[in-house]
Amino acid sequence: MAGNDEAIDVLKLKQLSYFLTLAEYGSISAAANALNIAQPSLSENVAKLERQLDVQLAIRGSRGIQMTEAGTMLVERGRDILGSVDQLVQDLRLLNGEPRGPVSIAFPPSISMLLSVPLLETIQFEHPDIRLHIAEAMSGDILEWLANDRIDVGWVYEISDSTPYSFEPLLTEELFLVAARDNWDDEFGEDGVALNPIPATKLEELPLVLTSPTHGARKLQDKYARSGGFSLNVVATIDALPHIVEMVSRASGYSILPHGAVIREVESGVLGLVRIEEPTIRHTAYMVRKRSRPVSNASSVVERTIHAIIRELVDRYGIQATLPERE
Amino acid sequence: MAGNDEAIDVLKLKQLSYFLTLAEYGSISAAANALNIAQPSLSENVAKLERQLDVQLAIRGSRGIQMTEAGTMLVERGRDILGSVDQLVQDLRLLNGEPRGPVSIAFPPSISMLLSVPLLETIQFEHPDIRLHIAEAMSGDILEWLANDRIDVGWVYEISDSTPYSFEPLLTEELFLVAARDNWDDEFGEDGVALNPIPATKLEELPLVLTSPTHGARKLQDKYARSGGFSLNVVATIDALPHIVEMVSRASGYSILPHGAVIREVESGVLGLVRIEEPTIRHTAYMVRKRSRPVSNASSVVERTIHAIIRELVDRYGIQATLPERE
DNA sequence: TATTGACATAGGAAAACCCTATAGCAAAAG
DNA sequence: CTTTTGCTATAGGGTTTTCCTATGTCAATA
Repeated sequence: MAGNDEAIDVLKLKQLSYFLTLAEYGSISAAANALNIAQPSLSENVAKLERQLDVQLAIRGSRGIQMTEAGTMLVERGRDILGSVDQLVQDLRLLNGEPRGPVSIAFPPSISMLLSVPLLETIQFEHPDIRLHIAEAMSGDILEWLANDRIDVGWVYEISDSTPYSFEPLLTEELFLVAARDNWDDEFGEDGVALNPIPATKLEELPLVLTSPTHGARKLQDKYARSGGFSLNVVATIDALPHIVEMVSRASGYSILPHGAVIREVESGVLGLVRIEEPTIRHTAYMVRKRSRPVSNASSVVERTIHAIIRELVDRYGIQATLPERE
Repeated sequence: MAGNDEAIDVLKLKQLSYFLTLAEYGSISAAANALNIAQPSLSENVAKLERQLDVQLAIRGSRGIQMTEAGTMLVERGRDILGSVDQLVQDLRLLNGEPRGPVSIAFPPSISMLLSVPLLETIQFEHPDIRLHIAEAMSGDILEWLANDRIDVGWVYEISDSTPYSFEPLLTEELFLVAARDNWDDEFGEDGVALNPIPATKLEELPLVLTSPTHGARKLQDKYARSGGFSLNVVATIDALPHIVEMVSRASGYSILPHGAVIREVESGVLGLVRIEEPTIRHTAYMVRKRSRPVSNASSVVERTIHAIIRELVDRYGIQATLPERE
């Protein structure tokens, strides 16, 4: 470490660049002129470089300078170093252009339902150079994929052992009781929500079709039931959202889902939402990245696009969700 | 040029080094602590780097930072660059040690006569790691060897087209008429010089043994004769100093030489020197290097050693020569 | 001998750098 | 749900570095 720390103080790129010019012009005055600096500056610069390196680099005579062995070595290897730096800077600048390249992401089903199509369409239209791959899975699987570097970003409802990950909340959704409209004795408003909410304990009486307890959403539901002092009457567990939706539509049961998961069915009037109170159930989706995996510009763009889409869904379609303040 | 000039302002080694530490510690505070600088300094530094490169390098969160793609590229390639710089500085420092390696030099015969043996002995004793190779040739050949990079340094009596060479005067010698003592009608002093000088025109009467006109010394002699309005009575030309000395010693003629060329014979009493006046003839030996050839530390040492030896010869043995002021 | 061309030195102005203090903000803890 | 903690950003000021102009010195040349 000491060596390294010392080197950067002892040989600055500017000094090196000055010295290369000096080698090229063979005289301090001429080089200073070419560099648009005053001759004494360059003179002092070279002297300082020699002091720091503890080596004579050039022999000053009354007709310009002559390189020493050390000076020649500095010039030849210094040229390579400056070339590398230059190339690196250029390459870094290139990363700033149109976002491009592959981005792999994964959603839990309820979010995928909401986002996948508009996201793919938006990205394809606005950033055609991004190749977006979307996968759908439960939170646990998504975390595993993140760990294995199979995806760049994931969205999940729960996260454990957060150390190797960076994450931030995406949106908080309220969970509703979902019912076929003709299987529920209440009026539904414009937004598809029943006029009268039910207390959480009422859930005990209803036959529920939920996911298996391996899903994050189900874990949350169980936890709320426990803390509310009642139990859930689960008549079926299905780990595929469309099937749950179908079961509920056929009036074969009820489910507990966020608005986004059944947005189309609510809009078409097949299903209705019933607000649950005492307590209201909410869950939060988080965006998760593996800390050790660099964030590509393209994946940042995808992330921002998702935020925009969510905002739009909330604003335009009245999705019952809240999202944190954004830039 | 613009790219290069820009790069060195945009990515300084210190910034790069800071950023590598940041990547290692994963948090600005921790890295700043490790670097023994204040957190705001590092914060500002990274921000400045991003501004200059026009690329986001790290995403700041409330639990440290996460690298972007650009940041990762900067770290990986920056590590190599810093390694090269470090290695270069180390290698340059090594050049500062005991001078070592091969040094090839060449003298004209009269100087070689004077210097070769003491120089070899001194170098061998004081700098055993220098491998000194001495060649002996006429000025013209020495210049050609310099041009062909066959030697590091040469000493010559004349130089034409000085542009590609750097040179400096070594010593100015007075040229004497050299005679066998018993072939000259005068007394000789302690220093081997005849008590009575002769005017230059007297040379017309004497049978001279000189070098051929290809030698720098001979050219000088001819030039002096011409400018003095007399001609030289050259009875023999020999391009080997020992043979000239032998001819003179045998009283087969006279020659015109510097003291150094016949120092041993003068000391032993075989030959004597006669000072020439109106005008006195002098010539100057120059050290010459090819400008494009780097000066090794070892060759500088050899050069300094030669200066020291000459000084000693002048001081101790009364060589008739003057030399420029030195450090 | 005087002049020219080249590098070195001196002193001061401008810029860069780093520090302390403070604010903002999000995650964690009570 | 509020408080605390941990991390980064901003502001202002002092110190060091950098660069400039003016001047000195020295050697090569005319």
